[in-house]
Amino acid sequence: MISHIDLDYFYAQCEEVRNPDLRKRPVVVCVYSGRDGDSGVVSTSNYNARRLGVTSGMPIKMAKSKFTKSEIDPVFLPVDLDYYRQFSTAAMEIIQVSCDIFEHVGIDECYIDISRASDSNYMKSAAIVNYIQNKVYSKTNLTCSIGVGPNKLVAKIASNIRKPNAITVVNPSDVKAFMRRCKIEEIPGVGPKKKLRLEALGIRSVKELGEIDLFRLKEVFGYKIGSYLHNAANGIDDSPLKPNHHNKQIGNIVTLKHDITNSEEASPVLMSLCTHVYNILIRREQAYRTVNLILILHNLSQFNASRTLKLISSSLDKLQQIAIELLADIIRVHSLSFNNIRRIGITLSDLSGHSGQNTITRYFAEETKV
DNA sequence: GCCACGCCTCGTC
DNA sequence: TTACGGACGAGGCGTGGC
Repeated sequence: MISHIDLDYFYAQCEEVRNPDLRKRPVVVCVYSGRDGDSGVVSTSNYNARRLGVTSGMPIKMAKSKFTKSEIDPVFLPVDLDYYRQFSTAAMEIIQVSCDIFEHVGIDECYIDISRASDSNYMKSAAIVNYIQNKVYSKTNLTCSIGVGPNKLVAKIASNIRKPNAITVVNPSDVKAFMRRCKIEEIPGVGPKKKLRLEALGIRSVKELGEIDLFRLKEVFGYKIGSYLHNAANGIDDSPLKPNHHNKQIGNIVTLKHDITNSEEASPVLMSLCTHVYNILIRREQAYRTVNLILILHNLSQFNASRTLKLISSSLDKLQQIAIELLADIIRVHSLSFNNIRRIGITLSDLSGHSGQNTITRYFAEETKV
């Protein structure tokens, strides 16, 4: 029996705890790009803001326009990740001691296995998660929404079905009916693009998704996603909880103050991105093997290029050199000019240094041998 | 024909 | 009318070795 715990409207709720006077007002937490005053997007908002149509990912200017005809005085705040992380750590520590297996997913959510604590009794499970919910609130002043189900998929959808500060328990015997009531986009992994592709197949409901020929789904979405979608429509999911989660990537993407117009302007930005991710890499005692460069142009079109090394590396020089080569690759392959580059990002992956893998020390020993 | 790998796109929060 | 971040994970697809 799995439970999914989601801290409600997390960033905005942290801001409400910091300043309780905000609770009555719409609170919109934003990522400001620094381009001009209101360039950027909404990260999270509280329910007062959501009721007026503010959603995550919405441009800040659009969010502000939602209040122009209203008497209500909204609060727009920049994200303060370090502050939110303290709440996340505190809440996760409380949850972790209440269960056997714990999987931390992102800053504001986690899965726990409560089979043993509840003796696999669904009536009992509600009392257990209610206890956790109260304990998190008493220690952090944060509310959370909790779903319980026979697997991660159902638990996650359940935690999202009623919010905030709610508990939704789905008994195994109710899973099929529960899934049939869901919207297709409530299935994790189904975003706007997959929704459109499903609609093109004539699938608009979870019921229709569950009934379509599995081979057709695999043909269109590939083996794994096809199987996943088919199972998900029927509430089937056998993915295990993954404790000891380690980051698999280290990335940094920035929006430039002004669109770049030539390669000379791109170079210092790239160097700075490389240094940033490199510092994190070294702090985590890791090394990289793959470097990915992402370019986003003024019209928001996106281009990627990546390179995987024969050997893992911990060299900043090599990273910077690859970044410059990847930038040149993208420009050449897509026949772009340096005009209109709005955002640039670097991501390191194929990281080593976790337990069971090469440590950076061992890597240095290996590299000197070569 | 299978598999591993490298590259890229799509998804979530 | 328009507006537009950042960090991360998963998996599809093409390719090349066997």
